[in-house]
Amino acid sequence: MPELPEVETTCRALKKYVIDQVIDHLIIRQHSLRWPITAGLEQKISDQKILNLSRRGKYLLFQMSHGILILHLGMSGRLNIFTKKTELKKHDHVDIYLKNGNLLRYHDPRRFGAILWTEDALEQHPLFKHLGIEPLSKSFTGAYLYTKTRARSTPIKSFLMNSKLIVGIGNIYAQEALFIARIHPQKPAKNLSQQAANDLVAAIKLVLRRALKSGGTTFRDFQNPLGTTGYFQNKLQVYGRETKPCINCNKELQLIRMNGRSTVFCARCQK
DNA sequence: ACATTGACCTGGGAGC
DNA sequence: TGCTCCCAGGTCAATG
Repeated sequence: MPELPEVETTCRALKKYVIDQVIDHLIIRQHSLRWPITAGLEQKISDQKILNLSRRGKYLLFQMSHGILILHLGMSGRLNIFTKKTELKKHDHVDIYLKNGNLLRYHDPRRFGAILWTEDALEQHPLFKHLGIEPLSKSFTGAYLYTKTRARSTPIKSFLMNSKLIVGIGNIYAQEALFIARIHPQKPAKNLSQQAANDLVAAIKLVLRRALKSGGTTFRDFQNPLGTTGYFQNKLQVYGRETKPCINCNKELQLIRMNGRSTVFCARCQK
């Protein structure tokens, strides 16, 4: 379920527990995630040191001595760090034991996540070579968005959620950003004015930073690796608020479906 | 090249 | 209680 703020929250919380630690061994109970876990991962990864942990889009990247462990949380994935023996729960698919005795445990009921190993440069990796821009990066500007949207007739919400164009924005934050920028989710991307593009980029950065500050959004079971939940769900302005009044104008918010995803917006405020 | 749809999986809630 | 249906924070592959 995680979007950029939840993945980044996970990444930040994990860093101090994993960087410079050495893998002792892996236990894989379920190989079948979105793709099968890379064959022989247990042997490949044992005794390797975790040199760094970073995020690209919604992927977590464990930079090891001789390769990179790529981990995606999918819709329902979670990574927990445990410093003492912890009871095994249903859907605890992978345990990564560190030499210091701590345990990094991957839990994912829907199994849409991924755990892959690569020894190649990420720029050439099929999952990474076509990824779009990081929305919190300096180079993501109104001018950039305006240029990129010119040839696109797709609705702006679909544009925002297309990871080949922009990474990290999913169904929650796309709706929130469009509401803040007062842009209709079905507006063709190419019809955005330069001003609207500026506003939208500002709104995206604002909502992602706010969510990050709140430790992400928790609906069912997102939690950071220490087991605490985010609280941005209390600050959502449109997501999940269909039939409730718009916080700007009081008109009832509207629910539509776009590409099979629920989309809530204010028909009066968002043009 | 771009846009849209189906598929992958489990669990929880609504409605009967 | 229990069944069925629908929905859920993602994204790749296949299809027009």
